[in-house]
Amino acid sequence: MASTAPRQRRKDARPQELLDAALALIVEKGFAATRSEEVAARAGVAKGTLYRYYPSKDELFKAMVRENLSMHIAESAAQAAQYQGPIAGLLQQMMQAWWAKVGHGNAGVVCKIMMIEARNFPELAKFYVDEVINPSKRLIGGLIERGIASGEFRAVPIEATVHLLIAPMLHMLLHEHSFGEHDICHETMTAEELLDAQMALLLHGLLADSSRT
Amino acid sequence: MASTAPRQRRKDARPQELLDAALALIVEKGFAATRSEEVAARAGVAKGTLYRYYPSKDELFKAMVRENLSMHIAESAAQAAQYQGPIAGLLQQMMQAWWAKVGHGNAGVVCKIMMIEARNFPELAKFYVDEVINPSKRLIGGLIERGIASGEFRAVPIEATVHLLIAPMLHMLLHEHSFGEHDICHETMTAEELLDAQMALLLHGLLADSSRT
Amino acid sequence: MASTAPRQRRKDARPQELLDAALALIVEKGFAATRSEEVAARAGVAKGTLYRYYPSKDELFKAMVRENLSMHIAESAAQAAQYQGPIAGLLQQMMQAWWAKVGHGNAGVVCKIMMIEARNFPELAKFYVDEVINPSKRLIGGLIERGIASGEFRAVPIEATVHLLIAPMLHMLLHEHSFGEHDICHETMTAEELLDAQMALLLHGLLADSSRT
Amino acid sequence: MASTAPRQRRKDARPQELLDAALALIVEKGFAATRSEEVAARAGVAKGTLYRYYPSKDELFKAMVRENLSMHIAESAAQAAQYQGPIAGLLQQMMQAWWAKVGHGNAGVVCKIMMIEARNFPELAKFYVDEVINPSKRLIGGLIERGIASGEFRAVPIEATVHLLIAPMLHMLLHEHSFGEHDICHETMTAEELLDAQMALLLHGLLADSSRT
DNA sequence: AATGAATGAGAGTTCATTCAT
DNA sequence: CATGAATGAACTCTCATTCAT
Repeated sequence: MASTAPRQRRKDARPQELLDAALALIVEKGFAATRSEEVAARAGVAKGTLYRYYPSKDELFKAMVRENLSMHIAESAAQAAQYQGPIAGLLQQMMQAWWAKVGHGNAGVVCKIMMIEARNFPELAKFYVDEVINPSKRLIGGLIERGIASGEFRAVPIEATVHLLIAPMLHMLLHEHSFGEHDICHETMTAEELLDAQMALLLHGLLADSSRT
Repeated sequence: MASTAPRQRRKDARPQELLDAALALIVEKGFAATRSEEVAARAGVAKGTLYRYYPSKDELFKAMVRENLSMHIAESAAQAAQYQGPIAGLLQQMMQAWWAKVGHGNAGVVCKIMMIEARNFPELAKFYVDEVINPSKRLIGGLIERGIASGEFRAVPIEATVHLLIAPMLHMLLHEHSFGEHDICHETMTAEELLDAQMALLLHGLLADSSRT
Repeated sequence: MASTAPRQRRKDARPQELLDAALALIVEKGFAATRSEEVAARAGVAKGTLYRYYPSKDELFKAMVRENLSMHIAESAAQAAQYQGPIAGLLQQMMQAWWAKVGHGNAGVVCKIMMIEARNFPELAKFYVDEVINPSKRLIGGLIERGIASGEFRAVPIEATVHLLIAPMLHMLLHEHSFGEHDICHETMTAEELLDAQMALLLHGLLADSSRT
Repeated sequence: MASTAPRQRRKDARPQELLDAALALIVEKGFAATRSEEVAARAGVAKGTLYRYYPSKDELFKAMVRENLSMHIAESAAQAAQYQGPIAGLLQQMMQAWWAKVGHGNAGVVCKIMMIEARNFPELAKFYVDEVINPSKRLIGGLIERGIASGEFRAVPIEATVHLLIAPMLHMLLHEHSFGEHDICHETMTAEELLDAQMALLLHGLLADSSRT
């Protein structure tokens, strides 16, 4: 009968609130410059309470990364299976979907944080590479292989092409987070414009003349 | 006659030695996790000696970044003027030259460090954007404009295309530094292969069929 | 019911305990030679605890001075209003009361500390001058003026006479604190004897002969 | 023949130059806040040179105090013998002479420094008490005794009266050095005015009525 | 003898972590 | 459980002192 009391509900939500607070502050200032007490304060609890949920600052960080990535991975896996139709359009859909999900939100900034902290948290980096980077590459690489096999694409090198597809989006993400604020660097182009340009360029090439060597 | 004494000779080399030590350690572990004393030790001097040359850890960091970027800027400016011939080839040359210079060496890792520390050192970030990022973009953007004006290229959007050219190289740099070691992620592709694929893709597009929409 | 827990009780007393420890040590060795950790240790807490209450050694010092002076000022103001009767007796009462309160206790040593550290803490010195020195001078100066106006005293110069009244007491204070210990200088005279002699001398003069010029 | 060369003359003056530099800086900022290097710089030599003349900062300090006091002592002893005539006038002369010599100049500030540092340099304090304070007291005390013996003075307590004579001058010295600068406390009275008032007060007393008990 | 580069013990301050309440 | 007072290891920076030149 007794439905979960507010106190209980509050407690159940604690871990996620702490993780969110940690993410926000670590994105803002970096892992080292983020004080445990700040994280707790932002989550609305006292310093000591944090340690009832995570045994150390490092573990809090790892949990935060894992949690955010896990959600991302689960969603992505579900979506990846759905794509149908010609590969070129599929690629475009996927890129747009990726940006919509990652470009604005937690998963995106976690990518940046992983890049920054990879060397300080090797196990975490391995997890990230195994669970996020490599699966993504395999997914896109598989599409390109299908495109080549079907004759839709030229016989481009898989790995390099995957990299060329991924890098611009990721780089935009990092760049915006690093330089986008405080009047340092106003990027006038939107992500959508970049994506369109990328697809157009990939499909049609840069040259005006369409003759091939 | 009086040849420079060893003491003096060492003194002259100190700033650079300290800067190099700082760079190596900061790349390795990040700015916050790098202790002043470690920097000094790696440069072969005692803790206090560092402070004879740089008044604080922050100033040491800034000097290290500025010094490495300055060299890079000077060299790049000198090279940029020399390019001749058809734009497509020119672009390729430039990209290859950039990688040769930046891909392996200090300038490259400084790019990564700047990305990471931009929010903690806003003036430095501004300097980096003004002196490195924007000039680079202007250089490449100018080439593309020339290519379009001469009819060599299609009328692609400049900013996005510049981004698409730059991002893969930079991303590779960051990725290698973050995940390339400790068995985390063996990138099987070399930068040269990536560059070749990038140029081929840009010039010819991805599609097997050459008909244009 | 919930009586204040020991932890809480200690917390409430901490600031005063730290201030007392700081006073004792600074009197003993001077501000510069007193280490934060010593202050903490004398107050029975660890180094870090001090910084929960005062954000720096300087602020601890200022708080200590202000706190001790504030108490002194409040008490003095209350007493000053009470004096009644002939001025000569009044002066004597005041001097005796001042010594009883300041001569042995915190307020007195704070006078010494202020003298020593005035140049290193100008704002504090200004506070001390405004809140302690000048009010004291005004109080005594006012009494002397009243004595002159009523015909009780000769027309002596106010400022100089105030100084002549104050200086011996203060000097005794300083002297005792600086040289009174470690067998350096045994002052055989007590403050009470000094005060009596001072009043006798002031009232009757030094000369045996009573003829005036 | 070869009269002392400039180099030699320079070297002979070094100790005194270093002592003077030390005095000036220690008066300005206190012993602890005065860096050895500053002393050397002010004396026009390099840091290391200071250590060729004084083996440590402490020893430099002691030498500085001893040197300044020695000069003072020698001069004072010479002058003390010369006084002749009625004691009252003699006392006045001595006080004026003391102020003229000590009030402006090194000996005066050394008094302040000794007060401040007495507890950190006990041997030095002992030296100061034995060689400066006690002789001065004996000198003045002797005069007062002579005045009493000759019937010129009333039978005042010697020690207290000596203190009452000395304290106002010394206090003025200390006060000016501590609060006289930076708009903290403008003393409007000059030392001469104070001295005059002191002598008048001592000789004639404060009371308008000349009747004696 | 003079120099000033180098040293390293030591001081102030921070903050992750613990634990009495 | 939650709290936040207390802790002390760790870190930055200073400066008296040394010693190769």
